[in-house]
Amino acid sequence: MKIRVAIVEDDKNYNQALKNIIDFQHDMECVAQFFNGKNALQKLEALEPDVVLMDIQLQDLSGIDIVFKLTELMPGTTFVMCTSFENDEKIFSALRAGASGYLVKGDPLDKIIQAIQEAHKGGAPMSFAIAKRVLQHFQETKVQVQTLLLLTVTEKEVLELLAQGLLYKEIADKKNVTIDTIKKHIGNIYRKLQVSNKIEAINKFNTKN
Amino acid sequence: MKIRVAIVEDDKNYNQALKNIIDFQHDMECVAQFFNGKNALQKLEALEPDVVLMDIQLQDLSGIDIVFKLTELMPGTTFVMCTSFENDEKIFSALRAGASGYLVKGDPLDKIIQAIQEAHKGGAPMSFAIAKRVLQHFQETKVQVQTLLLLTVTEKEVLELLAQGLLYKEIADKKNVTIDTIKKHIGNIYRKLQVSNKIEAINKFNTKN
DNA sequence: CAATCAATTACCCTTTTGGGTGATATTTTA
DNA sequence: TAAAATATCACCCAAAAGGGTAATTGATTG
Repeated sequence: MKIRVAIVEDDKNYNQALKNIIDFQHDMECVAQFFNGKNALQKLEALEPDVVLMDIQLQDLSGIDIVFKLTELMPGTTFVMCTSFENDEKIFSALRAGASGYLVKGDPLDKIIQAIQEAHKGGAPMSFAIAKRVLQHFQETKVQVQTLLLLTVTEKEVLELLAQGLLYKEIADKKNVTIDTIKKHIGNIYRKLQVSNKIEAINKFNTKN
Repeated sequence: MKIRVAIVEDDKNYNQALKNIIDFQHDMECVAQFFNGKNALQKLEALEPDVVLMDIQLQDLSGIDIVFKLTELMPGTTFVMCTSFENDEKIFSALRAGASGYLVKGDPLDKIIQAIQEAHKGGAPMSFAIAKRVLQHFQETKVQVQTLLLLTVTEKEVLELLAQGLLYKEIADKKNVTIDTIKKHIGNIYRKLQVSNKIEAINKFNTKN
């Protein structure tokens, strides 16, 4: 069985180039070409393609919104964003919306063919440039991690529980100490992190992820 | 100039296999092999390798901790984790610690060679399996994003400010309404999100970022 | 050994938060 | 148009959080 691929891309030339290279492969075929978001949103579901190559910057709709809506309705279909370079927020929004892969248009066409195969196998093809952005997203939290080194083991445990939404009383019970002890720990945590309430402390603690 | 590669891996056979394949390449050489974490931590800095292939599960130290410490001291060196399959928390910890790439030992050796080249060029080589985990991490937040659709625009604004650590009073001032109005909004937010305090609400709100 | 740090408990006090009820004006929607 | 949702304000009350001070014990460290 050939991999059934649909293309959503409003640049006519690029769309056609993608179709040509896909149809040239022995293991995949292009079953639809869309040149705007509205058509794609209406007709993709019935087509049941295996993989959709989706541009983000369409004139009428955002490719991210389309993916967000369709991933609900089409669990058997894999969406790969294939777009010009975007800012980090766009990238992460697309990933959150349910895209399985993210390529940039600068990638050579054979990379895109490989990506379609990988996506269909359940992988997550990403351009190196995109993968790097994603990694940087994680590494930005490193600074915060270091400020946490100031805290003692007990304090970190308390902060962890606090971040889960537990009340002072609940933390005290869980650790079998009095609530005054917990208050003391939390006071010390606030002083060390230079904050004055739960939320600020947790914001320094979390960021992650 | 050849790419200077160091290996930190306590499986002697795998370590040697890596050295062999690296030395076989015309554009890279293996300048050091370490079989435990302690030695690596002491001697890597002076060696100034371009790329370090780092196992996570060493007997004596965690590869993650080593990377965390050395990325500070060695800004010119790129760290690529190369390890057996780990749980998500390990993967993200490694990325946060400053690793630029993450491979699994199951990858064919020529993938690892490619990864060294990519890492040295400033890219972020990741096994497809790892890239997929990273994507899933983003997609897990999709459900939470949807629960936020229950909230009105005003409520989302209030929740946003709440998440930044502002007090009721400060939010009221910023939006030029009374504190009672803010209390009302927050009560409605808690009811809709089925939570009973700030932290729980913010935890539902934050995961989307 | 003395000093420091960590963990623990206690008590005092104020501010903040959260829950309940009710009311009014505006906007949206069925 | 009538009903529902939204945004606004008010008052009451109890629980939770946060800041200050003080003291004891044990571990660590210079």
